Amino acid sequence: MSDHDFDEDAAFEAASRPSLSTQAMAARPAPYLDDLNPPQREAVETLDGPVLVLAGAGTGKTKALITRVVHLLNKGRAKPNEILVVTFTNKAAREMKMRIGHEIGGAIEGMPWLGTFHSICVKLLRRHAELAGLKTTFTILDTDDQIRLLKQLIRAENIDEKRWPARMLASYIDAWKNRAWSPDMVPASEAGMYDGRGVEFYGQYQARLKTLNAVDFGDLLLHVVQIFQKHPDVLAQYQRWFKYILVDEYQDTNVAQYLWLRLLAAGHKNICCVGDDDQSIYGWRGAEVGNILKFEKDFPGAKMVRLEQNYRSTPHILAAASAVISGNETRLGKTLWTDAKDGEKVRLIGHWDGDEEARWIGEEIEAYQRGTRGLDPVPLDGIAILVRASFQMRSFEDRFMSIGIPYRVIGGPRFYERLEIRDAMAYFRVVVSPDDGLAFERIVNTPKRGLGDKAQLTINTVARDNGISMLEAARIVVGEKLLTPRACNSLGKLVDSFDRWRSLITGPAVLPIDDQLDDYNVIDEGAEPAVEGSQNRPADLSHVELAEIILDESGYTDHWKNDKSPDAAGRLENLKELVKALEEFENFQGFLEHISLVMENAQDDAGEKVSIMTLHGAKGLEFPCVFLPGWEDGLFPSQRSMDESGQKGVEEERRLAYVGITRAEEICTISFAANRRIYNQWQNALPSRFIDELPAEHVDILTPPGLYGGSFGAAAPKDFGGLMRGSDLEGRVAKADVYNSPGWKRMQSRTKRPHASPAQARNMISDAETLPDFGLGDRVFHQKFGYGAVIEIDRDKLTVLFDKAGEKKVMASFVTTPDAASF
DNA sequence: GTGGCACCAGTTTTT
DNA sequence: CTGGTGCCAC
Repeated sequence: MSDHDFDEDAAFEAASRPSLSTQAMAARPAPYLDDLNPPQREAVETLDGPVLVLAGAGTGKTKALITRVVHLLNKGRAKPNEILVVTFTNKAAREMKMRIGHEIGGAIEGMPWLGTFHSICVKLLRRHAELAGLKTTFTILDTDDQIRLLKQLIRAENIDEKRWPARMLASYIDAWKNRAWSPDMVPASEAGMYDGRGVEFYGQYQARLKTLNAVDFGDLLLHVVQIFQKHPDVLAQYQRWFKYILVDEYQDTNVAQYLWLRLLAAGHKNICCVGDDDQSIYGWRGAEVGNILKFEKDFPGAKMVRLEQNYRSTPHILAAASAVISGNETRLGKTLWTDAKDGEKVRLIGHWDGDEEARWIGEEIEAYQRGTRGLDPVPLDGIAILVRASFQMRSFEDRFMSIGIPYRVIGGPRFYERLEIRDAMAYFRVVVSPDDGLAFERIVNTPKRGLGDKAQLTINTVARDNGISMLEAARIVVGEKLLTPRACNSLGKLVDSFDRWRSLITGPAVLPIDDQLDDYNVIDEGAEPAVEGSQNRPADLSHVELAEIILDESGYTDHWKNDKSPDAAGRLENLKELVKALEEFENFQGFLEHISLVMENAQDDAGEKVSIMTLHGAKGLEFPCVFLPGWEDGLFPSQRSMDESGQKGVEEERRLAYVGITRAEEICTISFAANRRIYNQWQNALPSRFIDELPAEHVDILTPPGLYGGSFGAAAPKDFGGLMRGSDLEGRVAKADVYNSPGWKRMQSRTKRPHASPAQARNMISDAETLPDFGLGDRVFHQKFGYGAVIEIDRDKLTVLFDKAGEKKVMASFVTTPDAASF
């Protein structure tokens, strides 16, 4: 083992007493340090011992992290494969890899241990699977499989699924795993969960996973932590190996991740965590703000570095964000500052209702785009609308669609989570690994093959009784004629198909071991998992072609072609996309492994568009111009958050507000509406309590004079929201007055002015040449509203009577002629 | 086994 | 008002 050469004492001496070699290393130029401000430099140059970098929003945290890696390499402190860098998202990992590669001139081939917690754990777990009672070929289940599995268990126990839904059980199990509790470790205080049977089911579930040779997301960490705990020798290897550990977004770690880090860092103790307690917004998913708050206790002798110079936002925006977040009790505290010029104050405006709010924001965007207001035109890419909950997006989509503002929704249902994609992948999974029972179950009757509960139960029983896979069981069921002739015939065909498809697979039948593992093999050469049976076949048929064959022959594409629902065309489109995505991979295995961990959306980056996303989705992003609509109590802060988590909930919501405001570089506009239609019911709401917390001296109230009354805007800086909302009867009267005031009405009529000049309209249709001509009565297809017929044409604006959605005005550029998407 | 109807819930979601 | 689920007749 090569790291045997590594003598810890010698290293320690080298670090504390400048030897000739360290002097020589130190003499190497480090131009990258010149770009850093003093605290950033400290974060980069404090190489030994635990370091916590508290990095406020926009203070160059990623830059510090990257430079630290570069510095470690440049100083010769560690080889690239001895540095562990953990991020939460694939995106962050990718970006970091790219930027490090850029910094060091791409001279070093990647960093094998830079990745997400989960991807690194997969690597570790594949290596040591047997210590967790698994085979190295274990599959990773997604939430869908997880739920289906739990449902089976629940059904077997005759439990009322209405009262005790599988989802609920899943969330308990998830929460326990996040805390690194295996079934035997769940404390008594939690034993009452799920009708007192949660822990019991958790145990059953884990056992079932083991027999399926499968893990869920939570297991990836749980298993690795437990391997480390139970096998000190294994842990010791890694502790020696990872000389430096860097963690991004530390405020988002859960207990399992924290334990994982603490175990690994116990050796060299060179752990550097970067994060911002004020941006911890994933508590509901198990993230523990406590991890970052108690860092100094957990890692004695830790150095804390604060990055407080903000390079993103104007002072007004920063001041507003700081004021809001200062309302939180439990925080380490930072004082953000900036060199930037004043800029515009944070803008605040109240609306009558949600539609009005959407209309107003639409007009604002048009104005910014045109560059009125004496500002340079803001490109649409520089504008974002950040909402608390995704259902708020709809009103903006509707509005933008009808006035023709191109937009893109970020987040939302993810590509690989779509029904048709899951189905298609289930087919691939069975072909690749015939013992993937969950995948088989998923598609055995999709499309309909007349194989319902009865058939599936029979197959299941045979499989379980004989300890064989579902596919093999199906074979026996057919052979023994355990079902009706009809069903047997149908099932037989399916089994034959799978045999045929499987015989068409080219390349190794077993997941090829990631070549990045080679770097790891240095540690322990003994246990190289054998790549068995790589029966290479002539590559006359690519996996991409095979995928098409599978989807065709299985009848799955026809299933959607015959489907009359409006989204069938889109689903076929997605299937095409899936096949295209396959091209990027050498084989099915690589593809399946990839997407089990990388569930992100391919972003349609074509064209300039306004971004619409949730506040959660916006973390880490920045925009010159940000709109923050829907600041109403109950919506934001969300009622549920407050009900479920009380003060803690409000604090997390407040951090969300902080995240939202700090996304803005130049212009930040906060708005609220007095009335909002939710589930088609009108509800009135009071302005968010966070509005009261905005510092008046940094806020412009945009409502026309007269609306709030003269004394209102100028006076009571801390209280303009309070006056509007009113905590007593008088306050409420005042509020009613506000909405009836002449100013309010004036504002309403002002916002109804016509807009969208022809010039703009042209601008909005980027691909005007390719626009098909529509005539009255033409059938059209719209991404969101489905199919419909054109009933009115006004230049580039169409009025369409949609089959499902009813009459809508849409821009011609948003609809297409419905050519049945062929596959 | 399938399709239709009634019922219910309905935030945020890096992996 | 949705969409998703479960139950019950064909």
